[in-house]
Amino acid sequence: MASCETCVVRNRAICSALDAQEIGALNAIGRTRTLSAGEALIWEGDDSVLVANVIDGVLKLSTGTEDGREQIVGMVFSSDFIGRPFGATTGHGVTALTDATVCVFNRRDFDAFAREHPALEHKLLQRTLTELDRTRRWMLLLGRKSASEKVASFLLEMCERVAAPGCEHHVPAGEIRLDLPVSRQQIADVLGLTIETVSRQFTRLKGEGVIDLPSRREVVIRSHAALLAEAG
Amino acid sequence: MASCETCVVRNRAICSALDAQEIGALNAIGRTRTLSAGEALIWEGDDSVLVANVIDGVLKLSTGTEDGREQIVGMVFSSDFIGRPFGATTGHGVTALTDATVCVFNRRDFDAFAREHPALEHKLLQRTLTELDRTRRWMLLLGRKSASEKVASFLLEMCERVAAPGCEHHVPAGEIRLDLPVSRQQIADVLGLTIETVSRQFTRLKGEGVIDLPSRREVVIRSHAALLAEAG
DNA sequence: CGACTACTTGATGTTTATCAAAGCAAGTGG
DNA sequence: CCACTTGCTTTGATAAACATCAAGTAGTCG
Repeated sequence: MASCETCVVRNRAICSALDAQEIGALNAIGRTRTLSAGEALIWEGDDSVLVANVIDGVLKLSTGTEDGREQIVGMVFSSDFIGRPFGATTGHGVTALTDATVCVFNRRDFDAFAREHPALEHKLLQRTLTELDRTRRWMLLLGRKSASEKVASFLLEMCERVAAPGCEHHVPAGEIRLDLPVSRQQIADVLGLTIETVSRQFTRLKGEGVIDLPSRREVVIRSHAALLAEAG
Repeated sequence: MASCETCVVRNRAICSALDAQEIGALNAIGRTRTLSAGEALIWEGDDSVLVANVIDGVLKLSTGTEDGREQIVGMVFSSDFIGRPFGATTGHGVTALTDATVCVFNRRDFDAFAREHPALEHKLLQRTLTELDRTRRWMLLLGRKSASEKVASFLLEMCERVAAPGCEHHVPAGEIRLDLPVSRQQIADVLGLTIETVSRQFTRLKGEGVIDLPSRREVVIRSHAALLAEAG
């Protein structure tokens, strides 16, 4: 079993608030778990029994209506936190988009640990506030943007979070190659569109030379500026 | 100037985490401020210079695109917290929907105070987590629901937050009378619709006997069940 | 009373969803 | 190695939902 001392996200995850001894204590209540692409970690409406840190991979947070419509409400990446501490139920499901490794904790154990370590709670608060800001910005996209603006915004978001994770506002010059962690259907579920509309927007952008599509899961951004202009 | 000891939201706001002495210290760095309906407290993109507790009234959180489209990303009520602690900028504007009274703090003062009072940070974390859950549920509405589902969901949300604040899951029997704190345009901005579509849905629901509209800002819910069925 | 604002209603247009079919890459078994 | 299946994606035709444009109506406030 892996230990915190050697953890690759040790310095970026909320654990960075802790010293060596505290990390040891946290290590004692957590365990790593691997997930295959498509595998669920938490189901929507479940009792909140576990929380986790993402060590590697990408996962989606999603809710749906009874008749099967789905909305992806968030994507979590390496070093992000998952789950609902201090609460009874989880409002959304958590499913691996790629093969993933996570560090899971029993929620009650984690709650107790967090309450004894204000520095950890502070980190968690900062993260939650940032996530709330991001989520609210996404509401503008869902409520007010057109299909073309949505797709352009999505690609820009992927640039930041997949291609250049960490360094928030650095935009690499020239072409940017992305490996999408999501299918067309999942992109549609993020943007509140249908798969057909997403596909048509991709083909149009390719036709206009803004992007290239070497394969289904790859995108090359040929003109970051054009995407920015189109994102609204 | 009002003091915390006599504050009406004293036991529901995040201040409830503090004892009498701490309340005194917090009182020293805050001041009350009144806002008229329509008046802005924070502008989108502003440096995060202040945070606040809502004492009375309703305020909206909103973002917009450059070409003037607006999306309301949240509504805050009595005892709710406003602003972005521990961060440089505010991602959305805050504007009073009704006349309102808020208890404002310089953000840096508040940050420093919060860091010294883990119980306060804990309350704030709980609130932020709850708000994130609510916001994510709203994304399902924005991305996947039809106009009729959106309007029905909106009315149900108003039931919970205006008519029966606090007692989460109690649904009063019989008819429920609501005073909407928002105009038709603002409802449209919450739901990602146009004012005309909202108006048509209201008229239809009235025609079907599900609601009654005694005046522009009043709604009577005649059939809570029908709304639930329509909300999706 | 008259101007103003907010809302409603109607006619028309655009966008995006839906339905249907075909294309394409990757894998499977013969 | 090739035919065949399978799952995802693209493309096309059509329909529905909602937006837009344009009056018209009803409260509200001086």
